[in-house]
Formats: sequence, structure tokens, C-alpha cells
Amino acid sequence: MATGGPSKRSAPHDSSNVPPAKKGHWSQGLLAAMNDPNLVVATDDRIVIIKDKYPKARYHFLVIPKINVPNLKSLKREQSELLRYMENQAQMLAINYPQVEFRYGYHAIPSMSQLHLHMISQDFDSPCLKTKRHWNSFNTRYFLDSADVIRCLEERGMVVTMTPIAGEKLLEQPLKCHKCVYSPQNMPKLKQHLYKHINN
DNA sequence: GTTCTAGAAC
DNA sequence: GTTCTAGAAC
Repeated sequence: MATGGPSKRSAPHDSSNVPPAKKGHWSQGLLAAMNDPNLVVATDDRIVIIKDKYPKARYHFLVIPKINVPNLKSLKREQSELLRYMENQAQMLAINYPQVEFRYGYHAIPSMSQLHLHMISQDFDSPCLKTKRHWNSFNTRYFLDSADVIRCLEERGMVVTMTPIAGEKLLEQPLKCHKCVYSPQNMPKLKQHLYKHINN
């Protein structure tokens, strides 16, 4: 009786109060992918290796630990052994592709929850590679080499990355070919140029 | 992370 | 007129 009318009083489109990611939210998609037989290419008691659902190159895998590791920041010094194991297992898989050049690393500010090591071939020949952000996430300092992450964790006891704002700045950087000085004006021009570096 | 699409860029 | 990018998505 203190209030007369209905109690609906919040601004319906207020975006200052963003809810946390829940189960089923897109950012939790890796947890589902880890259990998708169509994506899993290898597994053991410690890790799962899956095909990236939207590969940004001809070969693009993710190595995911089975224990819950939300992100790089949550890593403790003693978990560097796990990171070494993840990279080792990726390099074991790479033996199956003797002619393919891979890089192994982490996105500085990932969108998806649960730590995942990218193992990506350097052709970047894929219809899923569409945007400048896609390109820069693998071809600027936004892509942290696995070896550097492991070294940092062992020497400093934690993984030091960058602020989200610094990450955004890298993703907005002008396009540049990863193999030469060419700076294309847009993504279609980059994708056409990339074929010059591919020996089929 | 992707999809969709308005309008900027050409 | 077409190509391409970038911001909303309840």
C-alpha cells in the first residue's frame, strides 16, 4: 500500500547494467565445442584439441585445458607446465602437416571464456577471415606467442598482457601483410594479395 | 565470438 | 550503383 501503481520503474534500455555471461551465452561457446564430436580432433586427460568453428586459415585449431582456467590473468606460476604441455600437444599435431607453417599463441583480450591456445596456419586462406579485427588479432602484438606467455609466467609469476583499450587500439591498426611491406586499403585487397605468398 | 544491414567510401 | 565497413543485437 505504500506504492499505488505497478512497480515497473527501471529504464528498459539502460545499458549501464550489463548482466554477466550466463551458461548458453555466446561467450561460453567453447565449453559446448569441447564436447562436440564434429570439432574434437584429439583429447587426453588434461586437454582437448578442437577445430576452430570459424577457422581464419586453412588449419586452425584450439588447445583447451580440461580444468577450469578462465583466462591468462588467472594463471599461477605453477601452471606454466600446463601451458608447456598445451603447446607440446599442438606441435605434436603439427607433425601431421609437415609442409604447413603454424603459429602458436593467445589473444591478448579474448572474447570467449576458457583459456585457449590458437594453432593457426600462416596462409590465412579462409572465407571466415573477413574483418580487420580478425586479421589484426593474429598479426599484431594482440597475438601473444605461446613461448612468450610461458616465459612471462615463469619469470614473473603471472601473465602480463595489456589493457582492453590497448588491445582495441591494436585491432584498429591499419592492415599490413604479415609477409611483406604491403599495406592494403581493405580486406578484399589483402585477401587477394595473400595468394602471392601461398605455394599450393 | 557471429549475423545483419545502414550508410560510408569508392 | 556497388563495395565495404562498423555498430547493434532485449
